[in-house]
Amino acid sequence: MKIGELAKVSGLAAHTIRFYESKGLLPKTSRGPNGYRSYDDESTQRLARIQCAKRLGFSLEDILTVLADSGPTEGLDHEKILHQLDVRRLEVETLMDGLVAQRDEIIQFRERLQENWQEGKCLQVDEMFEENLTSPRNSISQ
Amino acid sequence: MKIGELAKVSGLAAHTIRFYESKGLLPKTSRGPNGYRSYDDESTQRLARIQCAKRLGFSLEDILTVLADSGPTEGLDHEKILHQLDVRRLEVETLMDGLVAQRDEIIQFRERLQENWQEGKCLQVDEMFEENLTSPRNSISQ
DNA sequence: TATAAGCTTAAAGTTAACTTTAATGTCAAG
DNA sequence: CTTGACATTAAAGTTAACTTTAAGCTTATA
Repeated sequence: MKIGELAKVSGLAAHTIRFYESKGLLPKTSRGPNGYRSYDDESTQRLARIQCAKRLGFSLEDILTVLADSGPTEGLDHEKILHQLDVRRLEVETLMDGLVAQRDEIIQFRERLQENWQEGKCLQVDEMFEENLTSPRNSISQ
Repeated sequence: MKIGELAKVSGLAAHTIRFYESKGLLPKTSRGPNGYRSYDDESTQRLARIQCAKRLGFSLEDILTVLADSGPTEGLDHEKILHQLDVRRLEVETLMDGLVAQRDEIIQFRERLQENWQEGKCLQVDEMFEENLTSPRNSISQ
């Protein structure tokens, strides 16, 4: 299997696969006589594992660590994976809390803005802006 | 007021204030005879407005746009702000949905993993990894 | 007066996860 | 045999919101 085919079956771009290799997420494969990389089912599975972990929100570095810990003989360390899942779950919940708080602020701000506006107190807006000054924020991500 | 003092009252670093100026978020202030920037209450307010908008999750670019739309005479465009708030709220809710889905997947994955593990079917883990292959993810942010 | 704190600038560095570019080599189809 | 698709590499570019660095003035304090 050449890189283009692996790209197709995995849904990733060929250069992404090379990038993963460069990061150590995929082992260096054997090469054909022309220097082309050649892959087998194990590569497909390893990629699938990476994609699954990404779906769960792990960073490439996290994935690298977990995969590195799994030697070829021992298989994956279940305890460690369970722990990583717990850590990641907490992270996700923290992010959720932040977003909930942010949404509430947006809603309240919008309400107050509209009230002020309807009453014609247009200049209050600036003051409103300044009323809101405490905790941190969350930002966007794809 | 020199930049250091504005930094103190706003809670931002001096270089961040210079950075905001370079991005057009703050107007170029007047300078003292030594070339030092000098600020007044209006600067403080403008910074406060920026910080409030950041709290609501707006990017610096968003903020720049809204602030740019508010001429010195006209004040802020309320309709536009209301619209931005609605857009941002939708964004936040989309992010929340993504995180909820991700958390559910983590929980389910963890459960299945533990079940398999307790039954001693250790090799199933790799297959489990591959079962999970569909939609996108959300990522971390401060 | 010496020293430390604060100010100035422009430019480069940071992080993540790629993507793009450039320059070149190989293979399959018509 | 030529054209187009696919492969190779290293290095630079992307995005956001800063931060760091370097090199050099100015001001306040002891």
